[in-house]
Amino acid sequence: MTPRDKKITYEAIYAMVRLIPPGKIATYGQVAALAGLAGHARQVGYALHRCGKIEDVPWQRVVNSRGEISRRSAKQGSEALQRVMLEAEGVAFTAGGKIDLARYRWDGEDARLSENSADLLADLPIDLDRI
DNA sequence: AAGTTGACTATTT
DNA sequence: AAAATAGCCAACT
Repeated sequence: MTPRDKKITYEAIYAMVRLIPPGKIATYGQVAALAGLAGHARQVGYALHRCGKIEDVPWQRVVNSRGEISRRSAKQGSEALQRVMLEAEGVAFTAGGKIDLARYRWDGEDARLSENSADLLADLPIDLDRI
């Protein structure tokens, strides 16, 4: 894999995350598979870990396979932020801080249809300044 | 250049 | 149901 492809791989991950509809969530493994990187769930986590400078990636819609917000090694602040942002989108959490995957999990149906139409996320339902 | 690390997951206690 | 185990693989030291 050339260094150039490496960048493309990351872009593929970000592109897939961008396709997750508001109010839905996806798991790391699911994003990896849809991006053509089956078995690279950890790489998705790593990609999101360093997505701080990228503004238009709705990273809060990616959770682990248990439907929970994954723990970070440092800076726990973003964990709380993630939950707030998801709740602002209408995603409900159980008392244990988990999400009902059966209900909110994204099926990925829009992924293949609109791979080239970024207009899907034109209107984010959340106003970040209000959080 | 080899060893460590981690925003993962499936399996087993 | 929750915690430990064992695979996993690219990025980072």
